[in-house]
Amino acid sequence: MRHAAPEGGAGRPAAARPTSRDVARAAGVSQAAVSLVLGEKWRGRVSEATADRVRESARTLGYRPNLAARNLRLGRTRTALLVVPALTNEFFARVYTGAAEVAADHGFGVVLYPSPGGVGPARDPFDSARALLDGVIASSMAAEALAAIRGDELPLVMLDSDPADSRGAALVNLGIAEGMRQVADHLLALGHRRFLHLAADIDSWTFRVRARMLAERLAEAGAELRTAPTPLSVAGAREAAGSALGAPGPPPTALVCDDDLLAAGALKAARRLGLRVPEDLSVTGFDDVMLAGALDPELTTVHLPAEEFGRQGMRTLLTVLDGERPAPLTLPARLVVRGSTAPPGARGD
Amino acid sequence: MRHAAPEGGAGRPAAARPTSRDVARAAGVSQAAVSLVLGEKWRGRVSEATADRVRESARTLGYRPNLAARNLRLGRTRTALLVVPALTNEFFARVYTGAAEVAADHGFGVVLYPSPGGVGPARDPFDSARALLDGVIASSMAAEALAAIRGDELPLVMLDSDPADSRGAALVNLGIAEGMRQVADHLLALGHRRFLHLAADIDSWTFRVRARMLAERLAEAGAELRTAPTPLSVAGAREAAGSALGAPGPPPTALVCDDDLLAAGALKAARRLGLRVPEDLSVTGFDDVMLAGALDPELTTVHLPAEEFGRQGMRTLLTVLDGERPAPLTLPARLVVRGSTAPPGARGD
DNA sequence: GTGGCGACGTTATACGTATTACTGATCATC
DNA sequence: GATGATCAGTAATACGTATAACGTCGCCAC
Repeated sequence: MRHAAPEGGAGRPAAARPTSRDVARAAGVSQAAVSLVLGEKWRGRVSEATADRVRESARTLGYRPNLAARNLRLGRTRTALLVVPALTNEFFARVYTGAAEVAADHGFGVVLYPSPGGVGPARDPFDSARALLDGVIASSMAAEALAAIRGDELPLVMLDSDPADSRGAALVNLGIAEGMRQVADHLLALGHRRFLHLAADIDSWTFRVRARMLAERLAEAGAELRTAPTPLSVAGAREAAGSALGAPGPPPTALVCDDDLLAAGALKAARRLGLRVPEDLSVTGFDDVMLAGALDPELTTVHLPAEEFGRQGMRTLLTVLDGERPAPLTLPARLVVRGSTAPPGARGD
Repeated sequence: MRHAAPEGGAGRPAAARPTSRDVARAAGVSQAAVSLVLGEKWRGRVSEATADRVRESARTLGYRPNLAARNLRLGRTRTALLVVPALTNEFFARVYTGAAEVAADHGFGVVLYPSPGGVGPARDPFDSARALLDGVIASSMAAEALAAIRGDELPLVMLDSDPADSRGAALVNLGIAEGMRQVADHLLALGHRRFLHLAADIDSWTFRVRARMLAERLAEAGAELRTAPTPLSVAGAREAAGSALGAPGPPPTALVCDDDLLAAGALKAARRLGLRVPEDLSVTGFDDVMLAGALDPELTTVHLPAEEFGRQGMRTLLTVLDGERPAPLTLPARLVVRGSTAPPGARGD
């Protein structure tokens, strides 16, 4: 038996959010009718006139459907999770922006993980958020979260990841290998023979691909390659580049960096050593973030279509949610030649 | 009357998410008991032994509460909205990171607005998200959204905003004025007398404060000040700085920029004009983002505690949600002197 | 023995929505 | 004028949770 009805009409709170029932009352119809009309499911079930009355009432009352109730009823939330290493990395901020744009076009929201920096041992924000997700888009640099996700069998789109790891997940990739090939060919064409690779010390597919392609291409051309691992920061790169450039033996004439940030550090190291860029040393970056254009000289770098990458990731997730199986996709990366590369100059061997 | 029960036990889907009722069944208690135990509300209402049994069942079943149901029941969502102009601006990415960190500590999530770039006329993602928010943190540079928010009477924390505009909203500010004062004093102490202000052409409180404080301080010191408005981008700043520096009359010896991005553009413009920084021209930035340390010379700039700003914003919102009225707060900004400023040199008057 | 009181739970809701099954009409058709 | 068929809508759920209100048992005091 139901609880007794509250005292009729008394004590009604001043301005509580109106519900669909309030709209129904105002329009003189049932709550079901309101739901049908506002849900655009009334083709032959409600008259045009009544539908108009309902819409009118909804508007004047300022009705907003309660999403919690809707989510509960429908069992979906129109919310996707984007897993990225760090939002302070402009590249990922742009991926987010693209994903969120497409999401909004389809009434979806995008929520980020991790919120703080890394998967905390104590609390796991993803853990609690998981309950209200429809799907996940995960970058390869956040492999840690994948196990948990797979356990839940959530629809998953992987970004820039090893196809061998995808285990049935949808895939959107960037032409990283092709980009690095263009870097190598560009520098080789300029006449460089001694290379240094400033390599991010992160164990991630995307960086392994860069290293492999560079090594392969330079080996084919018979050029010399040394590698200096470095943390993914300007300061770390400056230090790593500084000691690598100061090492004994004939100095490299071209410095290939895994990321624009690293190239920025390399530029500083070069200047400290009295090397002019590009006359004495050519430097290349990767990603083509704002920084690449802010430096002097501007960086020759590989442009990655970050926003489009995010957009495509979200589109792919939507496809998966529609029950289709999207074909793997690769967005093109292309070399952008600017001022930080030139033929090996006076100082060259 | 209720619908007939579904055919007993048949057709049970393979691995549907377990509910609190499933846990209850497994532990041999009622659903209410599960809710009490897992909600830590069982002080004197459930025996220790039973509570253990419940927790055990929940664990083995891998139970996760359905957040949609919880949100519906409780009428809150533990979700806050952060309104920022653009996440690709590192400063705001860091504000987000800080806010999300504190939020996670309290079981809150943070969702961003705008998802795409700006408030679209057709669709308004905020509009739909509004229904499931507990509160809002809004930066001053996103004033457009405020009207909508105030209409809903959502708890609101304003970041870096004019106290006169706050109309009862809680406030967290940065010591922008103090930061700019330090810039002016630093350059005056170095001996500069002719200033150029590269000013963001955005009508926002934070930039008005900068302009006012700089003008005030320089006027007090009897120094000369010109202002060049510029779009908030490296390229825009390079152009604006280029023409301002090339203008007739005695050239400025100090260039004060509203943002590190603008300073980056200024550095490029200066180099193009053959001006050495800092010998011929001192340049200052604002924000102290990664870029400031990546440039050469490194920027003298005003450090803003971005993450702490976000953290404090979230803490303040939590306070408001607790029904308290937090005192307005101002986080300190401080000048960081690096390599882009020096006494006016050979070229000085 | 009965009234009372902790301790330990359970029963019965309500939250606001979307949707399925139903109900009266009205209308055309034979 | 009975028979469907179509239209226009309504009644009654269920989604999964949190919690207020209600037992029930054992035990003690009087």
